[in-house]
Amino acid sequence: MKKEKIIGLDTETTGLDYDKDHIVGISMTLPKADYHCYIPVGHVTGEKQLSPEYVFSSLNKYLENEKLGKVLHNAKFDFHMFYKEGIYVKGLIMDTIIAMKILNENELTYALKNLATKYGKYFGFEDKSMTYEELFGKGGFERTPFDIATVYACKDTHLCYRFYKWIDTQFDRLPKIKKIYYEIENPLLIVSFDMEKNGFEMNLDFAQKYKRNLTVEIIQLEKKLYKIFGEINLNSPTQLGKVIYDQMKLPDISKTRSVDAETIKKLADHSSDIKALLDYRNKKKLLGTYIEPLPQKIWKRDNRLHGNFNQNGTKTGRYSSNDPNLQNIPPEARPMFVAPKGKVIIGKDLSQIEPRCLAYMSGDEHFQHPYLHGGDLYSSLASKTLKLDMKYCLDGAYDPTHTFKPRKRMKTGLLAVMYGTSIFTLSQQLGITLEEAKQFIEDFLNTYPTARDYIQSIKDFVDENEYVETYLGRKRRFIGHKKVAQQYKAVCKHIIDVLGYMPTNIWQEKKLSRHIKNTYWKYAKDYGRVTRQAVNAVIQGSSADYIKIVMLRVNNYLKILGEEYKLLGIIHDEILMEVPDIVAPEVIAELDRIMTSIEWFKFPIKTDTVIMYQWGNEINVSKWLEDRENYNKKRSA
DNA sequence: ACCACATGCCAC
DNA sequence: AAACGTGGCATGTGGT
Ligand SMILES: Nc1nc2c(ncn2[C@H]2C[C@H](O)[C@@H](COP(=O)(O)OP(=O)(O)OP(=O)(O)O)O2)c(=O)[nH]1
Ligand SMILES: [Mn+2]
Repeated sequence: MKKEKIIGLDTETTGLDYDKDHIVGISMTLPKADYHCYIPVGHVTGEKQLSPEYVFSSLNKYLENEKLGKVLHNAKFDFHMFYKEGIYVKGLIMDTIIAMKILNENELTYALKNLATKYGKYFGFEDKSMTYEELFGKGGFERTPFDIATVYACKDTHLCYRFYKWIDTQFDRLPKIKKIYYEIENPLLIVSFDMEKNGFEMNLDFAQKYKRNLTVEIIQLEKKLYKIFGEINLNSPTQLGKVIYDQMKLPDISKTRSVDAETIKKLADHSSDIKALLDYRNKKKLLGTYIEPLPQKIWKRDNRLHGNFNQNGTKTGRYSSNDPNLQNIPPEARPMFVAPKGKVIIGKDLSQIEPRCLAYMSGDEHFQHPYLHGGDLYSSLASKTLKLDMKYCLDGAYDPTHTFKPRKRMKTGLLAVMYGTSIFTLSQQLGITLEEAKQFIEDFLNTYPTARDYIQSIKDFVDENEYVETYLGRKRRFIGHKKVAQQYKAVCKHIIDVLGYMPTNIWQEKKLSRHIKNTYWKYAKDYGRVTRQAVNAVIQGSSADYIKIVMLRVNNYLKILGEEYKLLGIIHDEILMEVPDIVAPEVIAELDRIMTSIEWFKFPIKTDTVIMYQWGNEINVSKWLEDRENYNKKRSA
């Protein structure tokens, strides 16, 4: 081991649960020695094995040695399993899953064996033998005899190492991708691991009481709804559809017998029956998806809730989160998440990040104007378009009738327009007429002509190249799009040849045959979708580039401050941290500096910073700093 | 027990 | 006729 620079590393475990399962064996590939070994520590085959204590304490100095490089396939998993044995693995050189996702985000599977079968011919891997899983199924590795276990475990690390070497050579043709991998994604894996291992403290008392209340309310609503809709399964759209469309004979405005909230709201506008059904759905969702299941996921080991943060969970470069998803907790469920005694949660959210990003990347001076002057485009557009006084359009404010939040509504509207929405969707979303929606889109494109041209240039690029790039060169590929674009443009040209112009509404043109209309729609559908995805990928992906750099720097900074400063989560453009409630104002200022000064983003960035004893209960950071003793005292009471 | 798919809905 | 984007989870339905 002392002679090796980089080793292949893998663990075999009793299962996939970080809390319940544990390591039963460790495999390593030592390339210089051409030595591949498997060290069983928890097999139950009766064969003689070293004690886990001995093995882990002996390996500790190698695994925690930054200088000894490690290559793994799905490193975060093994890091969790080692961590529960007291080992914090250092020296990650490559996670071959993450690297592959950067190289090609469109693989059907990222299982090592499958990738090796597909790309193995390029690096001399032609093993056609079955994997352990294929032969014996998932799990049960602890019951496998040493000789068989050794063969399969060692094959994996050896393959992973050779795959790493191949990927590294591929990187040399792709300098931007290489930089993204080694300067962002690879170090970021440690940040993801840190977040996952940190987890959240939960207020079980709150959860229990909330659960009791919701359960009672749901039972009462069920009783009421059974009288209205009959003794059907209220959760079944099919059964509900039969009642609404066949028995009650309400008009099928969706044309698909949809019973979703938006449709049935229109069906019976102020009907208390519909209100009761929606109320039921709301509470059922809240209870069934958040309040009830989340507390059950708390680890026995540390009494905290841990979810996965998947750093390449999306095709655009954003994170995703699962098991449980910590990126879609609704306001009502947030107070379950709390800061421990003596600590606070800091939330820092980037302001208007994607419009800002589009303004910057397009170079549109008019679009840039509000951001150069500290303005809020969502608020000002809300005020103008919805004809409301500014005080109703500030962040968090309600409209005069107290039924919606104008800024939030306009946020969705503006983003939808940026990403190519139709006047139909926009008028629905904003609650304005089709004419007003049409005007809004035209105003956007005419007020920001350089942004309009930039959006068009992204579409032209993807039509030609079948991929787009973020600011830092992260790619999203659209295989097969060039052909679709050509066919789409050919149909458009044909229509222009027939009519002499391109109609805004194809379907109303009497001169066009049914066949042409259908052909048009076949290609227009794909073409429109891909070009919208392409524009979105550039902006959403560049925002992801930005926040990922922020995360690297914030996590480094928090580590310097000490164990009590933890990164808890990333919600796309918002970072959640847990820090002592005596945190220095200078630290808060430094966090802001880090988050707003990424060198390549040569444009103003603004953040919204809040202090919380329970998530969702937000205290303005300046107010908190002025009066923190009182806040802290009140909290502990 | 599991799977695949559709529907609906939560977040950014 | 119907075209903002990126995700994950619960539930029903039909199937093994
Ligand atoms: N295409 C699209 N993107 C969305 C939508 N909602 C959120 N996003 C993306 C774009 C946002 O800039 C980004 C961050 O979400 P936020 O809720 O933090 O909004 P934003 O930062 O724009 O405004 P803010 O000043 O934080 O209120 O996520 C949406 O409905 N459609
Ligand atoms: Mn934001």
